[in-house]
Amino acid sequence: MDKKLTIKEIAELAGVSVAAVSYTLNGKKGVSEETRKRILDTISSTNYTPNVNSRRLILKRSFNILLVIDGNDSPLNNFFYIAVINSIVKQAAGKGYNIVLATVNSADDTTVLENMLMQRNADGIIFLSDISSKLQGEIEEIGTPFVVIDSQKKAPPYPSVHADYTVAAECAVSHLTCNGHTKIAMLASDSIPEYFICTFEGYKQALSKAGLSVCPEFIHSSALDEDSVKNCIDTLLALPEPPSAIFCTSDIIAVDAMNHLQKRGYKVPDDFSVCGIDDIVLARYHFPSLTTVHIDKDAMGRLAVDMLDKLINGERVEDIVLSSCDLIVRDSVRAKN
Amino acid sequence: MDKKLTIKEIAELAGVSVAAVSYTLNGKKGVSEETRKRILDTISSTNYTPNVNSRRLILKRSFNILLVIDGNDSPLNNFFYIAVINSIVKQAAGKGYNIVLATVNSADDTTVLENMLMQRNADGIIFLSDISSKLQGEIEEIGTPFVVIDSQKKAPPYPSVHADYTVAAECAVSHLTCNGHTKIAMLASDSIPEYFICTFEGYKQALSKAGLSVCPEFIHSSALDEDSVKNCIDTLLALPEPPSAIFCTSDIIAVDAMNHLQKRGYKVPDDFSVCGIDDIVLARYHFPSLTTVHIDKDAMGRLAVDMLDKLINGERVEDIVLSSCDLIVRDSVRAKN
DNA sequence: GTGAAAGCGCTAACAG
DNA sequence: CTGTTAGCGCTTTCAC
Repeated sequence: MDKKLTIKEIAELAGVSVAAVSYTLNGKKGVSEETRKRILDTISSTNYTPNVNSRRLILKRSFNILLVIDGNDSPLNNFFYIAVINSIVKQAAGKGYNIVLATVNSADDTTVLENMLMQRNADGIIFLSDISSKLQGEIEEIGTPFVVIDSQKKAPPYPSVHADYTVAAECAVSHLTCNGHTKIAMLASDSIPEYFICTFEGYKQALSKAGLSVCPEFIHSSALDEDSVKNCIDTLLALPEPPSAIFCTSDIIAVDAMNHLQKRGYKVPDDFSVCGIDDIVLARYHFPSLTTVHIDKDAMGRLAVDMLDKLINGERVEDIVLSSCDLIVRDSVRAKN
Repeated sequence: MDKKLTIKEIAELAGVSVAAVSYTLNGKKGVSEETRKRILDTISSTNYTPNVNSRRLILKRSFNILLVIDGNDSPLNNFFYIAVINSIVKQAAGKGYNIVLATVNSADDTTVLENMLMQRNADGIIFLSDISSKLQGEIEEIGTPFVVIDSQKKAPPYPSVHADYTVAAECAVSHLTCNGHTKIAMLASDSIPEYFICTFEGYKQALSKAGLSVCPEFIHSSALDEDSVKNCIDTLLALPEPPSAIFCTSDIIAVDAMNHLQKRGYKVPDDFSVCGIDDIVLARYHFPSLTTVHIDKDAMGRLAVDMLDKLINGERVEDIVLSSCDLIVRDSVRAKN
């Protein structure tokens, strides 16, 4: 490729001043229709594009959005992420932002972040999950706008777009009660207390609407990974009156649960119905495919970019809660006979 | 946060010239030990970091690597991608690069790319799959270095790091023959001819080593998605002498195959053994978990960044082929009795 | 409506 | 070894 053209050369070619070129480039007025046309012509005939780095310097803007992913997260959560990321990238491109990726490996690893921010390398940040108040403090001190996606808190202390997991839980459990199940276990993790609380709330509401009451031995809050899920299931199966359906607060838990049930020789949904939350791709590919509540990852990404863009431009924003009652019926739930 | 410091202010604070500061910042010699120390002190006491955008402008470098993902790709391939991406981001950070994301929606959608390149917004590009020769031509014309990860070609016409899928296929099929299987079907897609050819090669080699010959009706090259896999399986099952094992050229195909087999009432591995290639996370979470050949996505990402870095610095590089014979034994293969 | 000119913060000659 | 200075390519006053 030939040497890169500069605005100065374009100005010379068009026989005008650099200011005129800059103005038409940025759609500002102060240029006559005639010269504007001439400039536009030479721009398109030369394939000129302004040098971003130069603009970044003078405008004190990087046109970058930093996307922070927790590198320690379970690989399956990444499935949730990648759907969100796709949506973010698309929306950001439309608004003239680049998405630059950063993974943090522990909640305290803020060095990478700080470097990027100090260097003015990001106009704003999107976090794909809740952040510590320590980190929050540091970022606010630096003054870079940020938004948090998929917060698990009921009232996040920062701009966020997240799903209503109480509604999602109620939606899932109602599906179970509507299918005639009366003994419904709940498999959850209390590692994120807020998440446990709101999904439990939804669970209780659904039971109550169906005229059922909560049975304490059906509630498990230690379902974190394959092994712990296994323990929960074993405990449930050992009950004098085991449940006929299992509500899992995430698809990951649900998949682990189904696998262990099947390993122990039970059939899903014949012997046990299972329902999850999230609708990660895995839900569709598992055998049996998982009935679950869809969380709109596309909207999350899109709205987060919009929100951040507003923040960057100094506008006020309000938290967005995506109501989440979109049940995806697949093969893991069967009507209780 | 207080106003951002500039190199000039640091120089004043330290009582030296900007040049001295710049030199120590960039580790160049020409500064006495004494002044260097004084500069370092004031830098660390002020938390100064140089403005990247300024450096970008003068050095004509963006310190960005563009990571191009095919947005049309099957969601499950993303499983493959996300592992590679994690590795890329980590390695790039270590070398001072940002990873900026771009998704393209068709193989011909070069607009995003061109814009970024024209704007000097990327020092190099990493593609997560093969590119068209048209696109290759355009990028080469612009002169930006690039590397392709996970190319399916036997001799990619561009710098690349990819797995040896012939070896991987042989590894998978040998595992089947070692388990006593003699009637082994192959489920593949010829949508990427090169991939079909090399995996078929590995399949043939493994059979030949076991003293077996290829049975044409066992070879299916139209296994692209759920429906087509279903058709292949049905055809196989209708054979007078159906196979006892099925080698799938990707984990995705394998998962679809297992699901359909199970839907039709067969058991894996009791009735049919299934083996894949890739070792995507799904392989571990499926029921039954899938025996497959591990492809080292971590190495792919890491080596690709190293290679691109060399290219950016004007060094010569050679293609990297990761030998891929790391069998992960799980539950989908059983010895033929 | 148009053009000249002053920087944005940094690097790298160049002169001392 | 140290300081001065000319840009990198662009935006944006400020005169004309």
